[in-house]
Amino acid sequence: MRPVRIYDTRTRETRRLVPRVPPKVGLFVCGLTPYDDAHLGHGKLAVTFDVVARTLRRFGYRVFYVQNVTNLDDKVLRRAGELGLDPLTLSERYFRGWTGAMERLGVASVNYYPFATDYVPEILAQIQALIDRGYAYAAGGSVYYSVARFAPYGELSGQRVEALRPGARVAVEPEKRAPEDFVLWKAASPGEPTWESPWGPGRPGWHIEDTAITVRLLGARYDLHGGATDLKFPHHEAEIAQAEAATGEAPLVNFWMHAGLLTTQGEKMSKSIGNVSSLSDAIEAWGPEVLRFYYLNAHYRSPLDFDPARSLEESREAYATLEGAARRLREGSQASPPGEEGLPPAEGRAIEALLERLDELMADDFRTREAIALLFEHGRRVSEFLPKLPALNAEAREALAAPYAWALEVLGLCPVRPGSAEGAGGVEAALNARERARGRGDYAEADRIRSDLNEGGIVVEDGPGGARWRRAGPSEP
RNA sequence: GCCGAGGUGGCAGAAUGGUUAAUGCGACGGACUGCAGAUCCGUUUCCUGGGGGUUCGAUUCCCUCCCUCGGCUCCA
Repeated sequence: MRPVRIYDTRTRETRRLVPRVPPKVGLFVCGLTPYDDAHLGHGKLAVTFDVVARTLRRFGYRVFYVQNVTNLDDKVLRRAGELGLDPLTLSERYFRGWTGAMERLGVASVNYYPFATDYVPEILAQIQALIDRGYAYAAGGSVYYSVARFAPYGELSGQRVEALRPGARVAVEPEKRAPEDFVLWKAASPGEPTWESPWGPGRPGWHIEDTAITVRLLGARYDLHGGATDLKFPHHEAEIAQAEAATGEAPLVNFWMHAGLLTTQGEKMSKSIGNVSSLSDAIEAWGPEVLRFYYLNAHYRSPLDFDPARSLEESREAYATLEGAARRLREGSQASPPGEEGLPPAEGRAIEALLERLDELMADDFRTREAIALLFEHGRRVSEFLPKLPALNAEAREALAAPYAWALEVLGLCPVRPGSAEGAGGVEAALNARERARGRGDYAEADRIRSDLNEGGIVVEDGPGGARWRRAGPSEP
């Protein structure tokens, strides 16, 4: 296991990850409430922790990555009411949409998506434990957490309860003993799915599901908790209060990792604001790698401002440069059998050093932007060797390709796409016809053939070795 | 009001107590091309919010102010 340093929000320091049970690492990421389509902000979070999991696995950690699904809450209920659907059917449908988008985005690192409503027994037990220990009280068929009873409350976010502004966003429930208390169990309302409980029929509060699930799946203490910064308070604060009070063990997690928000025109991208861009649409229009590149082109903790008019346009251009070098290397290697020459020793060493540096960057709180910068620099090396490629032996070719294999494994960029042979004969024939037209100076005909190919999604690039072609990416004109 | 995160070139966005502050996009010039594109080379010399302080040296550390965003118990 390579040592990895991670920034922890709670202690506000970057320190080495020491798994509680090496080489296992428990990773929990919250924030999936399937009541509508995923947007670009969700994509950023998903790619962030996908890369965290990929990196740790590369370094020899056995990551168990859990992402919970809040399949029943106020928003699900409201939306279901609007659409006239059963709430659990609605959330199931949007969850499928979510996993479909994740699959296309290349996010395959999540081991398990537990549904909140499958953990009602655990939730009831945890609430009971909190009541027994004096941290919670029943009132009017609901159960509330008594924040005043938990001394470390506010440690994660730096908030002092006295300084809060009650009712800033959410109306204060009159049954609460104190405005900062939060609901663990919600008394049943007509028409809602409900479960029996010692306090009457009802359903789980939002915060409790996470800790009921994590205590069950990851233990009373675990390694990494991820989420976006907007959940730091109150949600993550509540998780600490619940779990540590219920189990008597602390700290709940060793590292609180908070990803910067995706904003757009200076505002958080959010359904309530209504400024969302659909994740699925963006994947469709730009391709998954352009999106991943966009997200990873900044540090995960930084806020990222999405400009619909240019952000992905710019990422597409940049990614095309990065991926183009990888592709030309691959195609060039396929086009000629390996030769006899090795790489100059200095170059071989430089690539070794590059690979080591890439791992070092990731091991230092996941510095993806700098890793990408190094991959661009490697692209220039590849360009330099491209003309000499036919003479290079297999080992040299592999060394040149190694950084791209790294990029694929860790960042999910520069995948090897098997060149589709389908229709290739027709393209070759068209290119030959175009060459003949060019040969006799009939440029009108040559350009017509080229634009026909463009229409068919084939990009023609004339180079020193003659015309080459490739299939256009999803968003290339 | 309080808590948190930010403010770096035309734009996006890294990093660092110390020679020219990455990388990319864009722009411009050149090579190659019938043209375009791709690629390569070069240029884009005075870019670190304001003001103090510590230091031989601050963009980095400290104080203060301004601005933006997030949160304040349903928001990834």
